[in-house]
Amino acid sequence: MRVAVDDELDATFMALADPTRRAIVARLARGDATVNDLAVPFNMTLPGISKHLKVLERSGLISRSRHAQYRPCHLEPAALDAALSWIETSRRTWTERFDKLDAHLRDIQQGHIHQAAPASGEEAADHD
Amino acid sequence: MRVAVDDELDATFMALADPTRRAIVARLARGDATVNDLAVPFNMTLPGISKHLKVLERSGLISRSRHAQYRPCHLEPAALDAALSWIETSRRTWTERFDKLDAHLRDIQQGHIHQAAPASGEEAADHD
DNA sequence: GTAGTATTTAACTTGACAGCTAATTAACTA
DNA sequence: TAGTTAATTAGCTGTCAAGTTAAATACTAC
Repeated sequence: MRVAVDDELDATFMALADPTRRAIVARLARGDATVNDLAVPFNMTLPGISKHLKVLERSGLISRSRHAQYRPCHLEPAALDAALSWIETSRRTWTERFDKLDAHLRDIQQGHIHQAAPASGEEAADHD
Repeated sequence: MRVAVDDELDATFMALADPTRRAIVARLARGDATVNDLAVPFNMTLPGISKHLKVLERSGLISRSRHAQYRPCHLEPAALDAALSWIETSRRTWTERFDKLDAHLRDIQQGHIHQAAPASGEEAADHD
């Protein structure tokens, strides 16, 4: 058993942390491209781009094939999906937390409004 | 106007590239916590955690307030959303590309059946 | 074979980051 | 006042990533 999904997410997020690599990913989303194609928009040497591609490949964000002397890159959406899922999970947890709080507050207001109905101090103040 | 959105995404993805920091984010999605709270599950010194929190704060993923000597951390979903959006955009571009290709292939099949229909050719390709 | 194109590897510099320990600031408590 | 808890800063180290140039590899074409 490997060290789990963690390492893949590490590599994926790390790969996406560089603007050049994000631009490459965005470019590859539109279609496959060779290293030279990818290098054009960037003010960087070819070995530099090659290194970035290696990082992207290691993270699973792209894969590469071979056509003659070209090594075209193509995007692998699965890695993108994994990163997406991770963020969505935390995001949803956060939202649900507030949904629950809202429901709780509504409950208090509707259920106990005619009960004691303290004269004025009905606050949402929540604890710690 | 130099500091584009890029830098924020750099910082956000970089912050998410560390498993400890992702765990912290996941923990904070469930509710605010102090530094000591956050440190418990990790086999790491307090200054270590403090550094991670600084990285998260710089990226905008969390913010901090002050209660007496405590400095509780809160998740800031906006940074999470920005990262989410970026990935979704590339993901959607990728999907649309295949939707268009599929439509094109259907078109070809219906109009020109006599042509060879590529099995599952995923080429897009402007080379050769 | 030689030449040319596409891409990678090697070797190196620079700078940032993760982790530690020790010392320090900030706020509360007795 | 001193003492305690919460958290940070300072200083150090080892590691690793980003970029470079120069040389090597993998093909195509003559």
